[in-house]
Amino acid sequence: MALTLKAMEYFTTALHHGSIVKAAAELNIAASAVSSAIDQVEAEFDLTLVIRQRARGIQPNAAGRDVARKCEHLLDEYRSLLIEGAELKKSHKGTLRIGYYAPIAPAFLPQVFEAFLPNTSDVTLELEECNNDEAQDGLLAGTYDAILFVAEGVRPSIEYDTLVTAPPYFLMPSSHPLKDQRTVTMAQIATEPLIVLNRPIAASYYEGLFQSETRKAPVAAYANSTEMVRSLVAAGRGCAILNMLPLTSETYVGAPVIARPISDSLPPLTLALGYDRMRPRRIVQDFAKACQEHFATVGPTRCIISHEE
Amino acid sequence: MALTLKAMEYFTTALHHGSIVKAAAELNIAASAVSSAIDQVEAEFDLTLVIRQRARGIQPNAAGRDVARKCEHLLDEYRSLLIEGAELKKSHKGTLRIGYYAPIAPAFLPQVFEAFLPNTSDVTLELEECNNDEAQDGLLAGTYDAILFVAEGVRPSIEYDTLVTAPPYFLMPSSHPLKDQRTVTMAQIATEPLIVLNRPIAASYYEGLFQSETRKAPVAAYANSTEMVRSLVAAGRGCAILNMLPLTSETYVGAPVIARPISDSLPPLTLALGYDRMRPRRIVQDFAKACQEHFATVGPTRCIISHEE
DNA sequence: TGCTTATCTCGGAATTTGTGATGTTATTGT
DNA sequence: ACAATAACATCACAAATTCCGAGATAAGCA
Repeated sequence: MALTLKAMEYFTTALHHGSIVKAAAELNIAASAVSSAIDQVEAEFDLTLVIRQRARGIQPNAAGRDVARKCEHLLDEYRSLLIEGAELKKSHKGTLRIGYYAPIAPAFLPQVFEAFLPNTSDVTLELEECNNDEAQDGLLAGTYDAILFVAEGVRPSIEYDTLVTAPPYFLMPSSHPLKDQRTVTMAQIATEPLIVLNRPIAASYYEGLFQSETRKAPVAAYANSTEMVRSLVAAGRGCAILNMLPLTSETYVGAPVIARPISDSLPPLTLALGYDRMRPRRIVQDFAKACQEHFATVGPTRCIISHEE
Repeated sequence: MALTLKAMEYFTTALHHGSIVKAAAELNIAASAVSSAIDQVEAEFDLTLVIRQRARGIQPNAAGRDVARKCEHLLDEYRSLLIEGAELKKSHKGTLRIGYYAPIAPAFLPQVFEAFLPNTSDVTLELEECNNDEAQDGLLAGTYDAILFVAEGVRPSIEYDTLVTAPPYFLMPSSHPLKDQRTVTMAQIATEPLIVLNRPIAASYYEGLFQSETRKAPVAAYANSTEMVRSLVAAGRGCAILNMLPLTSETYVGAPVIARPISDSLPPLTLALGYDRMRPRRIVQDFAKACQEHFATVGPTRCIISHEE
């Protein structure tokens, strides 16, 4: 590796100018550095490449021209490598790989994309639904560029922005007696049969909500998908506590559900966006910004239900 | 130029091994050097390229793999540049450019080439007849790889091997009265009308040969090509003094000439081979060797005439 | 002959690269 | 749960390299 790119650059610009001094001026270095770069190239190949004529500058011989051509080619490749690398960071092209543990992500992600991706763009999205741990592992392993996940239970090494804190709300069938109240209490909920969203963090979180209550709601069903929970509720199998809300009250089963805030003061779940905050690719940066803006404006009033509103 | 080839090499071998330690072992450097090389590459693009997991080694993310691929490509190009450069020096391919001030070069150069070039080879010969100064200028300017020239009057900066020292000989028509002598003397020559080879060094050299004689040969003609001199001699216009001898006594005019050594002790002309002796291309080196061997063996007995033989 | 324009040389300064020791973190086996 | 092990991270220092600047040298030019 004695022959460095720097030496090649000095060498080629010197040949280009036919003068060590001029090359040095253009490169903003001392002439002796250029001279020694030429020496280095010649030493590398153990060939005389340049005829140095005092007071007349330098001139390549045939082999020198040949080597210079090859070096310039390599330098071109190098420059385009740098440019491609910069593109990788700066451009809006490429693949954006997102892992999410956010059951209602379909309710907002399309709108986020709309905000920062042109209608026709060179971006390929890779969306992967997973659980909180998989998401964090994937981010740390470089599988995902960004993850949407629940900040409760975040690993120390993950960098993230908080998008929204979502307090729990109560979900009931449209025929439920509590449907006419503006808010419900945990005490009221505790008497209802409950459909529990049985996913990593959620299950213990919902469990914890009852810890200050004298009685706990009986569990009518466990289901590990949000839509199954909603549909079971709509079908009258029980009620549920969830945190984030799709934009429709209709469910897969055909019947609607009704959501009401809970008046008790309860810990919310935090939806967070994890990504490389120190040096993100441009597209990741833009995605993060779009997420933040989405939840700073339209988001909160649509996907969460708060009793303080 | 912050991103050096070395950094790229360390980076790519680290990714290849999935381990900084193993890469360091292979590269025979400290692990910290590899680690910092990775840092350099990441800093250059301001991107996270590698996930470093303690106790488990390293793993590239998508961008890292991308960059690594590009870097490996550049390294490949670099390696082939080095190889091509080495070929330039070592291989028998390419163009061999020879300038010569040696009027009878056609008498021996073909045999020299036979000795070191395979019947079918990738070598292109560029042979250029010129005078002594042009030859030396061309060598210094890199126009020629090697020159055959007369060492008398050599520039100080030219490196050369002496191929043969050629004493002057006497050339006469086949009908000449002196043809039956084994040798002739300068005193005898001084009475003959002379055909003088009128070329840069030769003219003054032949002039000088008479300086110790009481009388000088009358000049019947000046001619600036050897074959014209020989043909004039064959046609009976006079005699000549030359130094090197073709392998035929026939001349273009159709008649033969007869050569005889001169018994006086006279300064010879030195045929020399000038080239880059410090770091020649392989093919130039080989050519030089072939020239030396040619004149060390078959050459002296064929192209020169000595009265000492 | 003297002036100008170049390259060459060389010592020392600045920068970069590499080392080795030490610390931190994660995995693995008991 | 704990110890042993395997990696990577960091840091101060050493080594090597690069670069500068000043003088020396050589060639062209008037």
